[in-house]
Amino acid sequence: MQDIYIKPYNLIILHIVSQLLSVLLYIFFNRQIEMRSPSNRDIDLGLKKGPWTPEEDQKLIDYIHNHGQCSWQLLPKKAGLNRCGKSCRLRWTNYLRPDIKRGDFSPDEEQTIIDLHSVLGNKWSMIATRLPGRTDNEIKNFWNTHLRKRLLQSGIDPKTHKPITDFNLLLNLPPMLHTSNLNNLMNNPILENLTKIQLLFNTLQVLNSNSLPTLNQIEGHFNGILNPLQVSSMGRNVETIEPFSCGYQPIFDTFGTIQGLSDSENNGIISNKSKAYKLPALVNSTTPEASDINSFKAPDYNELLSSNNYGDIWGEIMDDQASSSCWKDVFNESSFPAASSL
DNA sequence: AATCTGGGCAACCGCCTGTCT
DNA sequence: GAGACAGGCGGTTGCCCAGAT
Repeated sequence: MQDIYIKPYNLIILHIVSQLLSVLLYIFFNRQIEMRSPSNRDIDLGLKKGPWTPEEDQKLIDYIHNHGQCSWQLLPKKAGLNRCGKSCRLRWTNYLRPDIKRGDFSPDEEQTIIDLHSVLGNKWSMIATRLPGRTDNEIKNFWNTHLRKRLLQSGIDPKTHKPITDFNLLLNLPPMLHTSNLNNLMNNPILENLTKIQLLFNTLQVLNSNSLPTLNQIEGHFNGILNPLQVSSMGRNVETIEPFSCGYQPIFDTFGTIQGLSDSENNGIISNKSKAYKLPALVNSTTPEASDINSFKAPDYNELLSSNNYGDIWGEIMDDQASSSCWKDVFNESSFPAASSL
């Protein structure tokens, strides 16, 4: 039997190669782990995900205090953390960093965010550079949960920072409509067109009766025409209230054009916390079934209301294809002159 | 008191971009 | 120029909690 003999220098080379291989494998293995986001495989490998414990936070803080921010991919192992490098970086930059400012946003900060967002859009990291101590994640969350809604309630489109031009968006405003926002709403071009249509409607009344319509006459017409108001409480228990019977009365000028919404009961607040007031939609007063009320939506009036002059509006209103237009029915069913005679 | 619902927010996910080799 | 890597970014998810029912 022949003995296997390996020369000493071959053993040395073998040792060096094996050491190099193990180092390369170590580096490769760690990079593969920390490059990726946490996944099922990471859980299989014992890498934790989910909320950080105070102990983990302390380990991360201690390590960075003692060693500074080195490579995130190597940090978890060195710091004794069962996390991926990415998770550590996010935890540090979004929460543990000592220069992070906690607490509510100041009015100045809010205004800065709104101003910058109008210029930069959803570039949260760029916005964050202008707000020391605030992270992009924090600003993004604050925008999505507070500022965006506030702009909507003011009749401002949070994407364009201009008055809302999407009529359906306008009709689906969130609750808490406040009189302080009414000016914005009433200056909205969509509502301008709405009032133009109303003006046209009332002009026809004048043509028909040779006299200005009384407020009662207008209300009489609108009660049969307008969609019932849908009043909800925290998005639940939607109830139907007929227009003009909910305590919040539209204010008409002498031509019957809606100028605003009056409220004598709630100290200027159009809707209290549990009530949502929706501007009446120009649709037939077909009250949806109770079971359908949540899914009930006004037709798309963007196109109809995008017209800028009475002629266009008139054309849309009287278009045979515009079957959803309530005005056609109004004129057909009322004693108003036929469209062809105008 | 129990349950339901929605808001707030930390954390995750996956894509993108800049840098290096 | 191409490919790989490291970190950044924005959108989304899921958990927790408070308030409503």
